[in-house]
Amino acid sequence: MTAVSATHESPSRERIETSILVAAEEVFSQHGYRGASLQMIADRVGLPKANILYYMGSKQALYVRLLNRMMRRWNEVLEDITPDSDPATVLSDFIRTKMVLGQRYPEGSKLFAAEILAGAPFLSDYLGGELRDWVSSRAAIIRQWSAQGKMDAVDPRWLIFLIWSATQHYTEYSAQVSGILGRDALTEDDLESISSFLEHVILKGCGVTSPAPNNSAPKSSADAHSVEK
Amino acid sequence: MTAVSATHESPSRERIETSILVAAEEVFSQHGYRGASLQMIADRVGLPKANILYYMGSKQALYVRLLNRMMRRWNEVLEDITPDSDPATVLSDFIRTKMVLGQRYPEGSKLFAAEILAGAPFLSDYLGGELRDWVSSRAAIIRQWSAQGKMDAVDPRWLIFLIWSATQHYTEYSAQVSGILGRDALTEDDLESISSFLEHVILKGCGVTSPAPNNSAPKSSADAHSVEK
DNA sequence: GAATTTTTTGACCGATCGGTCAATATAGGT
DNA sequence: ACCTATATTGACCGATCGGTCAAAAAATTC
Repeated sequence: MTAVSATHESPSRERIETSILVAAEEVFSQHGYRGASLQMIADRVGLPKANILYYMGSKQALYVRLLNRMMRRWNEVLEDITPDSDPATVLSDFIRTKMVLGQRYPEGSKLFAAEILAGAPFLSDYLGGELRDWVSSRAAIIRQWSAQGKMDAVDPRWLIFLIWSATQHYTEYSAQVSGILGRDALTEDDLESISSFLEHVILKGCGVTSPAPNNSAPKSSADAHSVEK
Repeated sequence: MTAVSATHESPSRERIETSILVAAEEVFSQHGYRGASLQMIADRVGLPKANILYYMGSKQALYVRLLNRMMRRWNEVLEDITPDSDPATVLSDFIRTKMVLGQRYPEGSKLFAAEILAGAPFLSDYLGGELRDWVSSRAAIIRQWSAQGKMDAVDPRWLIFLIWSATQHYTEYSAQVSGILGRDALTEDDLESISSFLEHVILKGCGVTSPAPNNSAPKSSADAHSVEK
C-alpha cells in the first residue's frame, strides 16, 4: 500500500470515478437532476448501469458530489480583496476570472444553472450561507470604495450580480449565443473581445477611476478593442 | 359540428386549456422537458393524466405550444427603433422592458432558459433564424449610433447580450438571488433599484449621451438611487 | 496456490414514464 | 325524447426509471 494514505483510492478506481463524474456532469447539466438517467450516464462512460451505482452509491450521491466538486473549483478562485485594493484591477480581475472559469468548466457551470432553475433544492444551504457571506463581505468593501470616492455609489449587490450574469451568460446560454452568431463555438478572439467589452462598460459605468499605472498587469492594454468614441 | 371552424373553442375548453398551460409551464420550467412528467402537471391542475393528453395531444405538443406562446409574448415587445432614435431612451426602454417582461412571465422565462440549457433542441431554428435576424438588425443600428458619435464603439452584439443576461438573471436565478438577499422574493423597490442601476451602468458605460430632456418620461428621475460619486 | 477482497455484470424488483383505448357521462341540437 | 358530438376517466400497454442482489471474474494478500 506504499503508505501514501490520505483519501486513498487505487489509481485505477480514481480514473474510473473521474470518467463517471465527467459523463454525469454532461448529462445532469443538459437535463437537470430529474431529467438525467443513470442509463444515459452509463452509456456515455461505456459501463453497465450497475457499475455506476457501485462506484457512486446512488443518483443523489453522484449529483451532490458533482455540486460539491463545482463549489470547490469555484472557491479556489475567490481571491482576497481589501478596501485598499484598487477597484479597477479588482473588478477587472473578477470579470476576467469569471469569464475564464465558465470556459474551463462549462458543464459544471450549466449544472449549477440547472440546479438553481429547479429551485436550488440541494443548494439552498450554500446560497443562504457561504455564498451569502461572500457577497456581503465583498459588498461592504465596494461600499467603502464608493465612500472613498473611488467609484460611483452603486448598489454593490447589483454590481456583483451584473458581473455574475454577464459572464455566465456565455457558458450557460452557449446554445443561444452560437445559434445567433452562427458559429459552433466562441473563438479565443471572441472571448477576449467580450472580456474587453465587459471591462470597458462595467468599469466606466461604475465611474471607476483608471487603475494606478504602476500595476503589475502583464496582460497588455485591456482596451485594445473597445475604443472610446 | 356547428361549422364554426377556425380556432374557436368553447369558453370552458379554453379555460381548461389555459389552466393546463399554466401548470405545465411551472413543471417544465423547473425540471426541463425530460424531467417533467405529465402526472406532475395533471396533479397540479387536479385532472386525471388522460385528460391532459386529451387536450394537448402529447407531451411534446404541449411543450412546443408553451415555447411558441412564450415566443409570441416576447415578440409583442420588440419595438421598432431607427438610427434617428435616441440611444439613451431606446437602451433605457430596452432594459426596463426586459426587466418587466421577466417579472410578468417568470415561468415562461425559466422555460426558455431550461430549453437552451438542454441545447435548444426545439429552438435551434428560432435562434438561428428569427432571433438572429432581430439581433443583426439592432446591431446595425447601434453601429450607426457609434459612427454618429452618439456612443462608444462597442460591439453591439455583446451589448445586446449584456442587457439580455443582466435582466434575465433576476427571473431565472430568482432562487439564487433571494437566497443571497435572504428574502423570499424581490420587492417593487428592489426592481426599481435594479433597473436604475442597470440603466446607469450600461448607458454610462457605453458613453451614451444623456437623452434629450424633452423626453416623455413620466417615471420621475431614473437616477434617484445610483448617484455619481 | 489458497484465501480473501474488490470489481464486474446480468437479472430482476416495484414504481413511474408517455401514451392508448374503450366504456361512460355530459351537453347541445332538433 | 332522441341523436350526436364532446368530455371524462380508469384500466392497461411496453418501456424505462433508480436500485438490489447474487454469482462470476479479477485482483490482491499471505
